[in-house]
Amino acid sequence: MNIYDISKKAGVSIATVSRVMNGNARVSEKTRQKILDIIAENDYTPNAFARGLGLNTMQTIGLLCADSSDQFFSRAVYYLERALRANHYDAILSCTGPDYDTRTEYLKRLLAKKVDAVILIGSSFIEAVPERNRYIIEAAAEVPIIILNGYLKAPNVYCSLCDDQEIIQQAASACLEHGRQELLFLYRADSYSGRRKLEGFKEAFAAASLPLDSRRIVLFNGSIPETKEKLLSLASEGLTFDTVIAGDDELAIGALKYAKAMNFDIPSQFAIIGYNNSQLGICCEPELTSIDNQLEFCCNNAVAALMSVLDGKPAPGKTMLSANILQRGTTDFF
Amino acid sequence: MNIYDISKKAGVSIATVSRVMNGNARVSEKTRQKILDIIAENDYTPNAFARGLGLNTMQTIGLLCADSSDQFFSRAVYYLERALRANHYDAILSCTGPDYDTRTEYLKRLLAKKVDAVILIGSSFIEAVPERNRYIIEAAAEVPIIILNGYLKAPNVYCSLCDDQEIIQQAASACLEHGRQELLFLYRADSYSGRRKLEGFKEAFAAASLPLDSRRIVLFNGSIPETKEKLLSLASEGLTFDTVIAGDDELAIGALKYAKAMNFDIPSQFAIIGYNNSQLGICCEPELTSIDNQLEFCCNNAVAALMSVLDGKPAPGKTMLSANILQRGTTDFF
DNA sequence: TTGTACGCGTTATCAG
DNA sequence: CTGATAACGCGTACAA
Repeated sequence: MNIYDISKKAGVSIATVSRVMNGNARVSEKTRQKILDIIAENDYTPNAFARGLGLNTMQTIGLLCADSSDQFFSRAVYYLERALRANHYDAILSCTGPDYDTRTEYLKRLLAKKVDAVILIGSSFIEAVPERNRYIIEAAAEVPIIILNGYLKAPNVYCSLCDDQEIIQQAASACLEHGRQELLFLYRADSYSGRRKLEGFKEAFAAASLPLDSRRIVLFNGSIPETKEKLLSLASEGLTFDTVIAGDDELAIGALKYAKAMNFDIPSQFAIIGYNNSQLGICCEPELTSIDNQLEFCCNNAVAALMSVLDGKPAPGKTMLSANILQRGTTDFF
Repeated sequence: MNIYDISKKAGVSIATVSRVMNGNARVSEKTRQKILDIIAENDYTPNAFARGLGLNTMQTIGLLCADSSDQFFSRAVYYLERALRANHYDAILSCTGPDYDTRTEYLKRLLAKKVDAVILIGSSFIEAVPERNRYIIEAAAEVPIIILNGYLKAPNVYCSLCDDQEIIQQAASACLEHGRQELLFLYRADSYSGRRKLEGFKEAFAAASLPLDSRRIVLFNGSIPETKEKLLSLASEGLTFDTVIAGDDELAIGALKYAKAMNFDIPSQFAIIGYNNSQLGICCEPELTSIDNQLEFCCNNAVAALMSVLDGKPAPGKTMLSANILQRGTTDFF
């Protein structure tokens, strides 16, 4: 059942049928109703591929993400998909894993599929070496690229992110002010947001004119039990710390398990601050003080900017949201 | 840059270029290399829409899911997307929320986009009233439908699921055998798997010739703190229970919070069994005994069946996997 | 081994 | 208000 069949049944030309389908041009109410009836009777649906060929779009956005099973990413995917759908776009999901080559390959694959834009979910896409971000800039020559929680200044690249640096600086400063100077900063990856969080941590020490032992900065990519072990081994090496500021809630839970293994009282003897305000943080006891990075706002902003761009209108290259600290049981301040 | 441009530059016809692109027909090595070079030089990529129109497929599978931010669903999406991609299919994700009408609408939307098949993630798609499953059967008239963790017997519908009933029956029987008779079965939804789990629970009592008070069966769809409150209120109404068998880990954590609020010793005074073996279960203290429903196998099976069907080969309408109980700190047996 | 010509289903343009 | 016709770009019989 195609547009020719419908036009034949209605005794009109395909042009008229098309006009009725797209509702823009003026058609006499009589023929309009007749065509509508015939369309309904035969439940005719325009062929999406032919439509795509003609319009050069199938209203599809590519979602590129390292690991959609991750607590944080899966929420991002959820919010993004919902916002896109509300704007009549479909989302093609593509998970790359941690590999650089896979990332570039899958991005190309999305472009080959002629998506209208690509959203990069997660700051792991932005590396410290500019050269390694070039594939993103090249992709931006073809379609708009949206980056969630990362920043890259380039034409046709639009970033929506949370001010990780400021909030970690605030959190660390608060710790220092409350007499907790033996801080440990635990983060998972040398990603854009990882680097920003680290900067915030360093800033807090600089602002307080306190020296910062580099052993207090720990880059560690492990599971909850592995994190616990890691901290146990750091402690046994003689490093003393009474507070952990973590780059995500999973690491924070690992720190919590460590504190319990050491029989520390939480939060009086040992404090923990997580990141992402994930569901993990309310599973443990005491519940996790965690930083809420306003993910839903961030996603909605990203899609709003994208829609503007796709509409030929301008959009800010960078939208930065401030984060909040959610105090629960693993700290006694904020 | 289209196939005509390439053919012109190479001094051949578009047919030859097409043959080289698709690698099937026989082309002389000389012209083949020449065309390949020109393609590489101009980095020509066939127009996906035109290709779709000609072949009537764009190698895309629709993923329909109630809520991709859910722990369980997001893992399913991850495994499915990975398996599909390995078979050169892309995944369009579509989250419906809990609404029936939205489900039917979004399914239609996927079909209108001419996906090659649709995978329904989660048993909430299968309702108890057959009439309300008809939209699935109708969709199956157009493309293969795969159901993950649900079962519907119909042509062109293929189901991959875990034997929820058997494992809950085993778990409940083990509890009864260990002298724990004051069981509470807590489940979230009257979905296919919810009903199957409930059956397993009932079976255990029947097998042990024990009476089952219907108050011990609790259908409750709430968050962790809400679940805790719900159990507190049940206890205050006089219902006694020393064991909770939960339909998912979130409910189980709620039960754990309840037990802690009551100052019960876990597991001696109060035992808990979760479901899904999610990350939530290793965040709490003690860690959750949970049922592992082999989600990764389930997803891989689903995709394998789908690939077979798309290849014109037969596939089983139902593939059932047995689950395992993972003993951790909230029980002292298994 | 290679080329020609048509079909796929839609939208857009221009003429009436 | 309506119709005829040309793109859109690719795949593929069929012919050479």
